Amino acid sequence: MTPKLGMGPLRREQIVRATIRCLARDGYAGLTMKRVAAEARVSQGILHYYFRDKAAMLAAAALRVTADLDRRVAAEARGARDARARLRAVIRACLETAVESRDFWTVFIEFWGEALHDRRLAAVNRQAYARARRLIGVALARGRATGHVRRVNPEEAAAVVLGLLDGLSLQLTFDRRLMTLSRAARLAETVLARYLTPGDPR
Amino acid sequence: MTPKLGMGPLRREQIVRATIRCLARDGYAGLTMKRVAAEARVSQGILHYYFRDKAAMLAAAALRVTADLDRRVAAEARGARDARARLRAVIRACLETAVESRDFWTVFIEFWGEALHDRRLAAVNRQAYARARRLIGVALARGRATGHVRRVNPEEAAAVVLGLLDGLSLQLTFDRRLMTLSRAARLAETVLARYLTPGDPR
DNA sequence: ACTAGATAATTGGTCGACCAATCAATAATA
DNA sequence: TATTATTGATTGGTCGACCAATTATCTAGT
Repeated sequence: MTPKLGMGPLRREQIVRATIRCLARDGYAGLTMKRVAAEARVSQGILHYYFRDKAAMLAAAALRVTADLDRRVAAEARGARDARARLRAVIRACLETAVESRDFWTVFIEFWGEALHDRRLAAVNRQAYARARRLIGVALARGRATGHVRRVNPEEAAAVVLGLLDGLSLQLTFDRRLMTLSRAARLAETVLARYLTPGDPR
Repeated sequence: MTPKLGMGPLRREQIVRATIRCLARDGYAGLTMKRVAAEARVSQGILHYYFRDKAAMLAAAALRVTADLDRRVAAEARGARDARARLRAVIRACLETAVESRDFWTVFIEFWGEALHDRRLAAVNRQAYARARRLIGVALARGRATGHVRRVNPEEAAAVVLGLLDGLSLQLTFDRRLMTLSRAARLAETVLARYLTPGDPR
């Protein structure tokens, strides 16, 4: 290829994107430097020029995916005016990502598996969850301020939102016939509205 | 070792258990026939005597884990008398498993990653989810019959229960400081009670 | 009871394929 | 010319699968 100065960050990004595609296609067990190099249309050697080793590449891929999801969720939530609309935006952004760009969610799942056995990856994972909890927590706090959300521990409520979205996204990823985007979104909205709306239904 | 006739099923089980332990310890990427053989205290060759290939071993491990979880959930749910108690029993059984025998949930996560790229494993996964949905659906249907559960689509409600339990179990697996068993159980019970109890909280 | 196959269970080693990482050499830019 | 970027070949090692040989157990005939 034609090396150009200042290409560093671009090449790196190119390799990370290729890693994500390979990971989605073949899984971590089938992820090889050769395949990533072929997918990125570069030589094998250069992968180790930009990344110390394979695990570093996986971590970069995970960081990129979580950052993209964050950006997408934040962008959709920005347009919403009240707490309920904001929550709905978060729900739709997460679930849409799980359906439309299946790669993302596939990478997440592969990544979880490795994060259980690699400290670096585990740290990345914890950070991603913490950021998501914070993002959701802010939305909930605003809702509580305007009286649309009942008095709940924001941290716990964020964990509930996150957990439900994770679980539904898994179902969306594994069996798209049984679980559709519209159904998942409707369910999530109903469950969370009932959980968060003031008043005791019992 | 000393081969004995009728040892077949025992050896097989022994290998499956060793596979589960190895999977929990090293992940699928680090799962090798050599390690499983060492863990099971048998020779490498015999693994291929009982299983066609590595994927078959993984599938057997996944089947064993799901069956164990099923049995455990069913056992705890049997003691409950009304719908609410039954739901609570299911919640506790699932979440306790996620905490106590971490191996189980680890195997699930590793398994998901591979199931995304292997048809056989994907089929096993679908079956497991279908069985879980059915089990939960039955509990919900009984609750509806006695008027303790509002009118909801049982299939959808089961998906919600399953999704929430999956999501909370993930959090329990990844960060036991932030999410504890008692907190997860309390959250799940609150959310699901509000979702399923008759009456409109809005 | 004893033994001679037949069968089931198990071993240890072999083999080709493939992998991650390294490196000397080279090309492009500053 | 010095630095950065990139290549392609090499290397040492490991992996999954396969297989010939061996041992244990069962069965039937005597």
